[in-house]
Amino acid sequence: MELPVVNQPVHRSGVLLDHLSRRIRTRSESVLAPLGLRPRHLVALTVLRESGGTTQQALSATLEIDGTNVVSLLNDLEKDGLVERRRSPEDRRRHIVELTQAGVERLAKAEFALAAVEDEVLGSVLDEAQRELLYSLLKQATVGQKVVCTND
Amino acid sequence: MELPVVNQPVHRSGVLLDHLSRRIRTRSESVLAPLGLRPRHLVALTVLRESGGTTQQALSATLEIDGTNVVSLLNDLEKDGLVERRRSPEDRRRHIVELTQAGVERLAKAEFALAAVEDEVLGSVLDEAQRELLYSLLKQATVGQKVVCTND
DNA sequence: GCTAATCATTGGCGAAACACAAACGATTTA
DNA sequence: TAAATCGTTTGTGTTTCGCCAATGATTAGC
Repeated sequence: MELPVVNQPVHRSGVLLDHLSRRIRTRSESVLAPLGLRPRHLVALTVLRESGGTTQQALSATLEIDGTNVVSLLNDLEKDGLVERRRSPEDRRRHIVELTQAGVERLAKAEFALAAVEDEVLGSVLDEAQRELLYSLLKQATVGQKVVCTND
Repeated sequence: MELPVVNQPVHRSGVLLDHLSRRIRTRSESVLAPLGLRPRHLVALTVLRESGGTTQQALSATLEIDGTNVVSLLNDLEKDGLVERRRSPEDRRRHIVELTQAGVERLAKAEFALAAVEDEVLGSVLDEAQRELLYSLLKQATVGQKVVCTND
């Protein structure tokens, strides 16, 4: 109503974010289980699709997951043939992780299944425009993250 | 740009939601630890403040957490004097859980601490208006949830 | 060439989330 | 008074996950 004078957001989203994402995540687990995936895998697959191939180290930084856990995560995915580890030609210590064709397809299949979950949770409380808006905000919030390039 | 003709959101937020909330949650844990709280506690305290007192059963439904786990959650909070369990005058088998004054204060203190976390994660990628917008969307998405009243 | 640093990997530890089963205690009903 | 109901409590077990240490392979510095 009145012009806000504050230059700081009054409301904090952290708790709501936690609550809402948990509601979606628990439902997602049920839906993803038949596909042999867990929510965590989905995030990794999504990042890999968008990046088009990164080192595990970069993946660890992006996901903010400990390197050792990234290994087991990728082991799961590679065991199913969804990702592929290649040695980097530049530095043969590194692995370059990439989605396989099967990975692309499985991801698409998972997203299709997850759409139903999201419709169930958000469908009755947000209209399409709001959901698109939410997506764009989240996208901006996650993509815009400062990836601290290792400058030594 | 063009008018969208679809009546279904093209983009799904689930994965982004998962990713972002995780980034905030891990940082929150560090910040909340000195206060003797975990993210889970914060969600419960927030719900209790807004509802102004509910039964554990209702809390269980809202948080979508198993009733038995709500107990231990409340035990933690009550041990610190943050919440209070009263017998319901209507049905003396029930407990009505309410925030204490100490609970209100601790929650405020926690929110203050969490604000710094949220600023760190969102501050550089979303402006104030966008953060408020995100909040309102999340608020609507969580508050609007269907609370299935037990009608037998 | 030799030593140190880097990257991926493995295994183990501990904390936490969570679901489930069973018991308990107070209260209501027959 | 006995039985049934309801919320709560206790306890157990599984799974997830972050962290630490050690190993092997590779690269970089001296």
